[in-house]
Amino acid sequence: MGMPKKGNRKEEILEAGLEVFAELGYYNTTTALIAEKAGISQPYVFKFFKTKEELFEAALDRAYERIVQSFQKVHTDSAHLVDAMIEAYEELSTSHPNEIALQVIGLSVPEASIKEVTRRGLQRIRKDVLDQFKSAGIANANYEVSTFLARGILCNLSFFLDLPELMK
Amino acid sequence: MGMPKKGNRKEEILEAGLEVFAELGYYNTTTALIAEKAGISQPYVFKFFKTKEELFEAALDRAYERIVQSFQKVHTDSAHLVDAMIEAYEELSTSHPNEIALQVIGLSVPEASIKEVTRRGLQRIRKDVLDQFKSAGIANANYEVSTFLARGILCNLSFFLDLPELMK
DNA sequence: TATATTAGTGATCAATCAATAACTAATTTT
DNA sequence: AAAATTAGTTATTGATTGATCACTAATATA
Repeated sequence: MGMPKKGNRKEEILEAGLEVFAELGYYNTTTALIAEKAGISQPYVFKFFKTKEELFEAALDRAYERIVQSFQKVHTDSAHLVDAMIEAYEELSTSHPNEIALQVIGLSVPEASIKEVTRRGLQRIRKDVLDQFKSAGIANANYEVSTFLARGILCNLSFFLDLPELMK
Repeated sequence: MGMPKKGNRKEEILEAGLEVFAELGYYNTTTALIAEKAGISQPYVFKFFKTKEELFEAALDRAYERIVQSFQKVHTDSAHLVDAMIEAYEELSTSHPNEIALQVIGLSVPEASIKEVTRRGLQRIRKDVLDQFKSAGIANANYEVSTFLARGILCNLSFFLDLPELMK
């Protein structure tokens, strides 16, 4: 026994968790399913993540980290900033759809520490985007950021709920 | 035994469910907790709702029904329509906060038939508000409705996540 | 007053699942 | 090549919980 040690186990489990959580939600996802997708036994998951909750938090954190990075990479003049941001977001939703779905899933998980990860993620996005809007000299930056966030979230939802007419 | 029959049991259970679901989310809510809040035994719940899921759907449906009704009652000229709608929504979130919370909860429950209730609810809100915007002669009605919905949902979330700065 | 119906409960079960414990095999180190 | 460490597994369990079943008490009806 003892299959040859493959690449980074923790990373593989995180990625498998991300996929399954994004598809089935937090509560319908079992650690057995994650383990199966990662090609390991169920208990081995707990060698890398103390609890299922901790694993979910790590995955959700990655999803927020990625979107923050994407937005930070955008540099353009005030006339095209919003459009460029939207484009960055659209790229993300095709390159990493699971992470977008996970953010939606995370929005309404009532577990306190998961809520906290969502809170921090949204706060960070807001702050970063606001800074960019301001330094580009966009008027009413606060209001525009809220609208930008709001439309982004509605877009996620319309994707998650399979309800495209929400965003016409 | 057999306590005196109180008012409408089904209604009481629905209301109790609404409260507990709104507070704890779909999965963390047990039928025992709902029964306790309704002042009956746990199995009796199933005399009125075949499954926990069916009870949740009924509660969620009520929440969407109420918001649709609220918006339909708004009548004013195009210059004040959006503001009046926002006001109607704000009234609702103080008079029926549980129903607002339940809508957020419902957004990311992956169970197919619950998702369907959310879909229908959002579609109905969108259609109704769009009709009102159009007949008031608001320009870019489609776009304005999306923005209106988006900001409404963001507002729900900022309330649910206890993250007021999201809506500054 | 017998009978049927309605309202409700206690006991229990079958399934699910996160997490632990105890173990084995492979690899690395000395 | 022994010892120690790392990688991984199998077996199991303890708790939870939706749902069913069999029953009792109250009320209405004839």
